[in-house]
Amino acid sequence: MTTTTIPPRRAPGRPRSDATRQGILDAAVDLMATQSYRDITVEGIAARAKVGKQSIYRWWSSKADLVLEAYTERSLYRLPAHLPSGDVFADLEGNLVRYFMVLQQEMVSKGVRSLVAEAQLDETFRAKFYEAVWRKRCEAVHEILRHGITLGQIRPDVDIETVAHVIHGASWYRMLSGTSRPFDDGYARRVVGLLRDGIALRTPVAPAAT
Amino acid sequence: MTTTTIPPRRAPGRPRSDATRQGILDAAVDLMATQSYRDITVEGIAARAKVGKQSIYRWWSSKADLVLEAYTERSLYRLPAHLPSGDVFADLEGNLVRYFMVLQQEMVSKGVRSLVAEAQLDETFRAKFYEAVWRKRCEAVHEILRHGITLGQIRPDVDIETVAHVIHGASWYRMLSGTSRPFDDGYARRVVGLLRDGIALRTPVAPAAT
Amino acid sequence: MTTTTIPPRRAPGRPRSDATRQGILDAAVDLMATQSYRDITVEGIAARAKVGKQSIYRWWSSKADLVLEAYTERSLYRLPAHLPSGDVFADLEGNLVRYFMVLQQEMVSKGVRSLVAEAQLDETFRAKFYEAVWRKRCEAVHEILRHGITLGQIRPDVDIETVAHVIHGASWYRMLSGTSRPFDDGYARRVVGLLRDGIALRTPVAPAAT
Amino acid sequence: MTTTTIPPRRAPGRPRSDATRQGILDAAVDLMATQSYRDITVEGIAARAKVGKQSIYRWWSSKADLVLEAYTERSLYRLPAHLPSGDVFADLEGNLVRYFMVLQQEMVSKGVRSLVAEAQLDETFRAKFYEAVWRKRCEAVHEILRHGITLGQIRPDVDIETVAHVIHGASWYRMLSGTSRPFDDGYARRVVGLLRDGIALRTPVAPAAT
DNA sequence: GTCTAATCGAGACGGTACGTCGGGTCTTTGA
DNA sequence: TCAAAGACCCGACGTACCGTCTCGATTAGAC
Repeated sequence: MTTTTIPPRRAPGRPRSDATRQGILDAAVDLMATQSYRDITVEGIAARAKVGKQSIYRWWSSKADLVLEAYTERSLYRLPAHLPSGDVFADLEGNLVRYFMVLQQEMVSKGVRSLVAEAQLDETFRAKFYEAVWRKRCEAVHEILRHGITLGQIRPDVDIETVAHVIHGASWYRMLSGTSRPFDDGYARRVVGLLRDGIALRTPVAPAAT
Repeated sequence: MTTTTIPPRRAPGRPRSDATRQGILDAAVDLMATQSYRDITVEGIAARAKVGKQSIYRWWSSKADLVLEAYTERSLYRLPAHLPSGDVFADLEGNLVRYFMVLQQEMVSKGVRSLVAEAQLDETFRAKFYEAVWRKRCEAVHEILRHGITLGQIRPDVDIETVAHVIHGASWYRMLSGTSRPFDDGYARRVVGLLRDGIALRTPVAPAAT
Repeated sequence: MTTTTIPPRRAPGRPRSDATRQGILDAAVDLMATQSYRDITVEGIAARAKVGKQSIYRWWSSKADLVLEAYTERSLYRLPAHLPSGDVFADLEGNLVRYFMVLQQEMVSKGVRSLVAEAQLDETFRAKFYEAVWRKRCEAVHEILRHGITLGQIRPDVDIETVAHVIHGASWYRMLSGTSRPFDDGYARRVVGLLRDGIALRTPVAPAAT
Repeated sequence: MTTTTIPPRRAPGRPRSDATRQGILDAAVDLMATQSYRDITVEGIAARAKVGKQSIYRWWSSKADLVLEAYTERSLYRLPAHLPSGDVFADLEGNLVRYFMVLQQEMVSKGVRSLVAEAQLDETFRAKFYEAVWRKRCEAVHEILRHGITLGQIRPDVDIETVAHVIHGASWYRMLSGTSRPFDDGYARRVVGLLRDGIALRTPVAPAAT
């Protein structure tokens, strides 16, 4: 039997050069390291990558798109995976602490800020950005919480989506609002602490040692 | 005896026209109603207000500054005050619900988005924006919480600042991240619900050490 | 003895397709019919001829070269030959009138204009253009004049080259300078009329020195 | 009675800077001296004049317009006036010779070529160019011819417009067609010589001393 | 019947200039 | 001094073509 699956026919014409693509992404990341997102221009990226502007516009529709891809491609805010420990709250706290550590790197926070800004001004980009970055983050938290439910440490009726959003929101506010309050481990722990009683399954603590 | 204190001498020259100032703010608000923040230009505002560009730059240093003032001046996100009811959690929930209602008005959310975007790209503006808008919001929450402590409904050791940030963060995330999850009363209530156990003073569960 | 002259060896590889060449020339002529020379691009010609750009550059070095060849190949400004009538001035006038008629066709004048423009901006092309087009035109006039000398109607000491240039120049000026004066039969006749006395051999006005 | 003629009210706003205007024209002329018209760019002119591109586009619609004005303003092909001598043919020859001398300056011929090229590609510019340059030239010839008629040296029924066009055409052809024939005094004289008999009023030479 | 080499369509590539837009400043007249 | 008007310098935008390049596919003669 001969499979008649679509033959993976190459498109006609000169194929896209991956070297060019990588060069552009590199240039974008390099520039993000040295100047403000606002001061970065498509022209500047093209110049640094020694590439025609058209080669950028052919594949990305804007500076924002390009920077988003540069960041995701370069895994600049991918969190290292972590095995569940058995204590959900420790896992949650650990996840949040590691997340904060990533965000504290200047390059990362700068990128996040830039992309959040862009997302506010462009609805389409906002959705794209959420899809590419935040959905994954939320799912990681969901997983921890679901695991906690399985373990009987989390109340099964908890709205895990709300919890995930509250947790991320807490970091967003400290990071983006302009408050002078620190964005650190202590804050991470306090946030988890605040939520603990609201989501923990009260083990029938032995009906009060009366 | 003639006081030599600074005579309330008017500055020389033609005094600043408040009509001009108001006209500019009006023009800015009008434009915010019909086009994206990105598409608004200082030139456009000047044209609509029938004013020279210089008259704008004389009093504001940027589009962002002007829009920020337009919004605060026009009270576009001032929350109506509310008297404490005796039930802190009801107060908290009520505050959050009313806050969400304000943010759901398109004009308001558009302004907040624009200013948040600007704040991400300009550190100075970020601080200014926080000072002008978010500090007040947080203080309102602080007040409610402090009142709750007085009433004995909130644990006195709660870090009220963290609570305020978590609450606001929750709204930020739903509003700004691009998630498709609704930004509504139910969410407001679930957020307060999640925090309740973490901050409520457990009514004297028992004289305990009897 | 074996002649070592270049054996008419075909070059190896796929031979050039004449269909492609004709298709390109056709496309060029078609486009000249519908848009301005300036708006015509190599890319546009390639697209219309369904041909790769390279196939154009392989055989012509520029748009001008291609258009020049399209025009000469398609004989767009070849003048139908005309047998000498016995009256040189009638021949001259006839030649000029027919020449004007050809130049009055819009397609022709458009092509001439385009190529004259190109010729002004590129010295190499100017020479090529002269060689391909104007030299022949001048020679036709030379021939008529030489025939006139033989017939004893033209003074043998006339500088026929100057005459040819004056005749062509007259048409160039009316056609290319932008004057609103008509470029027609009457003008042709007046031009020949003006020159008549200057070049005609005065029939032995008299033995004179009797 | 008070005249109600339009008061020469200045337009509002900052008036156009003549220094800027002259700087732009100077830059254009400078560049014409060192590079080909084709290689000259609006950007290049702006850069050399240390001027924003907009300041060029505000006042000229294209490179061609600007160069035309630079040439006319700088009188680059204005012919020095010449008093009539009494011998029309000498005047005509003199005018043509001086005209050729001007056109032989490289800067001038380069400019004329460029503008003629432009004129072929843009109908509007063609008219503008004719108006600004060639009409005047023709009128100078007309004047000489009319003077000649008054003096009884030129036949009164001569179509002076045709003569002017033939004279100019003769120079156009030599200059623009790409012929290798020289463009010099001799040619000027031969052209006038050719036309002499066609336009001279044959003084009733005393009906032949029979 | 391969093998070799130049052709073909297609379209990406590095460049360069285009003409437009908006920023923020400067220069007028007039109040 | 302020205000309206608008010119000014600047610099980035996104587009259009340039002429070159790199693909897979094709087309012949040479072997």
